Amino acid sequence: MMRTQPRSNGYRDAWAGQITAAAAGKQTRVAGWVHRRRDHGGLIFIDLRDRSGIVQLVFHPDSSGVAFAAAESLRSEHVISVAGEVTKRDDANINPNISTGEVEIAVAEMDVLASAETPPFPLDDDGSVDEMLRLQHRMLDLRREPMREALILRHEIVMAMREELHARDFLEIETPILTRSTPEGARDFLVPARMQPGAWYALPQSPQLFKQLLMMSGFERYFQVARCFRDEDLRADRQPEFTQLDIEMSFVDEDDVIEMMEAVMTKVFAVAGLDVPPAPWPRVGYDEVMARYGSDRPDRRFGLEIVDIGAELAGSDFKVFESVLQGGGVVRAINAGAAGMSRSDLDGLNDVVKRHGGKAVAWAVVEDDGSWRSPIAKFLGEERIAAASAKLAAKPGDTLLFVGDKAEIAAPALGGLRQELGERLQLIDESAHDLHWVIDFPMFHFDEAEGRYDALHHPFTAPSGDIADPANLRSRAYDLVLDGTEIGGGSIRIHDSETQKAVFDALGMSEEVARERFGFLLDALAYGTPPHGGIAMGLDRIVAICAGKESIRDVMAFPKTASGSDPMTGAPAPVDAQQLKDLALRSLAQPPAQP
RNA sequence: GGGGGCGUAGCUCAGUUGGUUAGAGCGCCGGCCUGUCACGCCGGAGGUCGCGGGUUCGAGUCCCGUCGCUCCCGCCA
Repeated sequence: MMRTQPRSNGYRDAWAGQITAAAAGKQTRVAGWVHRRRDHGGLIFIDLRDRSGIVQLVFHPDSSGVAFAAAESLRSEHVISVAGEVTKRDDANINPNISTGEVEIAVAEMDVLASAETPPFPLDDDGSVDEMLRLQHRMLDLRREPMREALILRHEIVMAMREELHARDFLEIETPILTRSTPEGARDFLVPARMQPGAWYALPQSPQLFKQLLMMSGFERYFQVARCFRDEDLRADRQPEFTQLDIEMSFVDEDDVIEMMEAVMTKVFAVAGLDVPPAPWPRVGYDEVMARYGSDRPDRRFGLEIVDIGAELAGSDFKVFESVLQGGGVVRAINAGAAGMSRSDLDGLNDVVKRHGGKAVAWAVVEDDGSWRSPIAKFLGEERIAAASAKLAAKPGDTLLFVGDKAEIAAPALGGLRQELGERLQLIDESAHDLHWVIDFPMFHFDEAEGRYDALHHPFTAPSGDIADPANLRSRAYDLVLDGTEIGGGSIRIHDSETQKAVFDALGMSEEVARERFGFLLDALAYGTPPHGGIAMGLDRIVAICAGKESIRDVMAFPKTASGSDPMTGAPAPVDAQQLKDLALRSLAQPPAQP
């Protein structure tokens, strides 16, 4: 949506997409790209495209003069500026598919500002094109309507965020891109320090420590549309550099941050036209989402909830479940309803469960008499089957799926199965949206391989409970989940040095190491730190969902491929030997061949 | 690091059991066309079947390797 007209100059005085019947009879000048041409021999139509949209140009042999002859050689993507009279179309010629369909411009003069080679893929068609090719010619891909619309939407969303935060007295403050590496968390991108050979900067994984320091500095309310960097493998919703709306507030508790974020996101969804439930959004405990949905970011647009049937099946002759239960594990199930799955479909679900860390899935189909047709039915006995059926609200024809394992394995295995079934059985209403907060996260999880605790969120999150009991400690963290995607998360932070030291200690970090890595933070905590907390929202993911895109690449102007390269610029690329020498570096790897 | 899918004309794709000169639609080029809007009609050009090797009388098709894209698991505090 264009709010103003361009300043009148030699190229144009109006946006192509905003010429309406009100301008009929007036002279105008527009400029842009040749979107399509329809050459009738004695009459030539050109669809002229600029950022605002499309308007039809008509070249008549009698009234267009030399422009008519020039129009015959126009081709796709030539850049032109034309002047002429806006004319109302006859009723029979109105095109209802475009905003300017009631008018056209009868061209009197034309300047061809640039010619263009035939593009490597069609720009006047939204059809799918190989993504490598699109990224190679991203400047052309961005001319296509879906990308143009997505980037305009992205801008509108960022503006909505900025406006609401500005209205709430937040200050936008920039934090460094060249900063210090911290070994926890994701792998850092490193930048060699020329002036201190052997020392390295790291690109920030998030402005986490800086925004806390800004609270310690007394700014009270901070935000930043911040670029973040993580050197990890990519996904449809993960890029090595991405943007988050980073926020921090002083003198607040969880309710304050959540209320603020709900207000901001309500504005965002309104601007994006996403029909979400009104705030406040439900807050669901971590234990509950893990038990019911097997995920800490469940898609609750469909049911298929996970049900614990350990008590109902206990004591059976089915050794797999029985030994799991004896060992303190769980047996949980999903009622997939009238799934209508074949034997091979059912067996194929094993792969789904295995992919999510489980061992196997057992199945049963409920018969008309309530009995189960299932490989394990004979081990369970009628009473247990009846009890489990009742707990699962099973009806004849329903398919039931079971996983028995340790709770921390069964939950994600069934969670993965639930998501797969939801998609496969087409239970997800794509026009509906689910928003909820996940709260009451465990503070730590025990890393079996390392033999120590890890922070589930990050080590600056304020704990809730007794820090001497790390296994049961909760954190004051909250994640916002939209349609099964974590779109943001944050926490109330630790604001006293004793608690911070205790958390570092629980993580197995010695005082010396803590001092070396986070001395500035511990110092700041000692000089009067207000209670504070904040949140970071994944802008790319939010825009992707609002734009209906599967991948965040489709809402970023210049994203990278799954192998982290940019086919347009050729990054990453080898550098001159002299550049390495300046940095006191030597490469151990052969530079990759450049295409 | 692991698993799945894909790679054939500029683009999107088809190509059967290994068998004649590898096809279609769109685009492109030329011609015709004064109311189209995915304009229409006629004609034409256009191929390192990702790359390398192997099996075979013969490979787009089978095998091995490799590169790239993509989805997922691990990873992403």
